[in-house]
Amino acid sequence: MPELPEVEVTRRRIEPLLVGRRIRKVHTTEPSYLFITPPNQLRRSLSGRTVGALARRGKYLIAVLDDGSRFVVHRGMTGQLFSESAVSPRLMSSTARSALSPEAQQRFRPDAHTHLRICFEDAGPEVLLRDVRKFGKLMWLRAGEEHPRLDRLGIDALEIGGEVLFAAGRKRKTAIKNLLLDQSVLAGMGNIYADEALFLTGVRPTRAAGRVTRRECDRLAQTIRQVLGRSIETGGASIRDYVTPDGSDGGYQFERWVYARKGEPCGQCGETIRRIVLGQRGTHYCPSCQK
DNA sequence: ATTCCAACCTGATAGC
DNA sequence: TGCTATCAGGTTGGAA
Repeated sequence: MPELPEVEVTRRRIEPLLVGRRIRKVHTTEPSYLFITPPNQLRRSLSGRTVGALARRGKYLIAVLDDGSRFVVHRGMTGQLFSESAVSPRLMSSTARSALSPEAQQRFRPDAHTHLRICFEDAGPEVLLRDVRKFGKLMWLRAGEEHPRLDRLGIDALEIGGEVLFAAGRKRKTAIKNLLLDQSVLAGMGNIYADEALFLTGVRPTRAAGRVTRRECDRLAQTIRQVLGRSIETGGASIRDYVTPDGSDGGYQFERWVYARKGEPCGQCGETIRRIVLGQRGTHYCPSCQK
C-alpha cells in the first residue's frame, strides 16, 4: 500500500498524535513475520518512553524516543497506521462490515489484524497499526544501532536528480521500471508512481535502464518529484487499503493516468492502456505515448 | 555484480 | 450461489 507519498502524509498527520506523548502501555499480537523485534521486547522497549520526533526514510517511519532508541515501522502492502478515533470502511474486512449495523460500522474495533495498540499516559487517543497481510515490519533499535534495511536505502525519491538516475542506469540491462523500484537507488518509489512517472515522461517501462538518455533522466527525475509532491498534496492514493490517520481517503487515485487502468483509453491519446508483468509487478503503460 | 524469482500472508473480485 | 483463479500499493535472500 504505502509508497513515499502515503508514508509522508501519514508522518505529517500522525506526528501530533505521537510527539511529546508518553507511552503507558503497548498491546501486540503474537510473534509473526511482522515483528523483527519480538513483540514482548517491543512492548517492553516502548513502554514508559516519550516520542521526541517522527522521521521518514523512503517508506520507513522512524519514531525517535527520549532515550535515543528508535521505533521503526514499514507498512508493507496493507499496513494501516491510524488514530483510535479514525472512521473508515477500509479499516475492517467487508465480511466483518456486513455483519454490523451501520452505526457499529462507524466505530473502529481492534480485530485480529490489529497488531499494535499504543496507549498513552494522557487521555488522548490510542495509535494503532493494522496489517492484514503482515508484509509490514516493526523493529526497535537501541540508541546508535544500525540496521541493513535502513543502511541499504538510496537517495530519497523526493530528492532525486537526473544525474543520479543516469549514473545508476549506466551499464544496467534491467528495465527502467525495475531500476526505479530499486530502493537502494530511489528510496520510497513504489509501483503506482513508477508507472505514472514513466507515462508522464513518455518512456516505456520495459526499456533497458542503460538506454534511457541523460536528457530523459533529467525529465524523469523532475517528473518523479512532481508526481510524488502532487500526491502528498492530495493526501496520497487510496486505491485499496490506504487511509490517512483519521480514516479519510487520499485523493491521488483520481489523478492517475495509467495505474490500474488496463483496457481504458489513454487520457492523452485514446489508445488502450496495457498491463504487463515486469519484475513480478503489474505494470501499466500507453503503447502509443511511451517509447 | 547483476538479474531473476519464490516466499512471506490474507482478502477482494472477476469469471465461469 | 458457489467455486476457482487472479490480483494486490513490498522486500528479502538465494540461485543462476
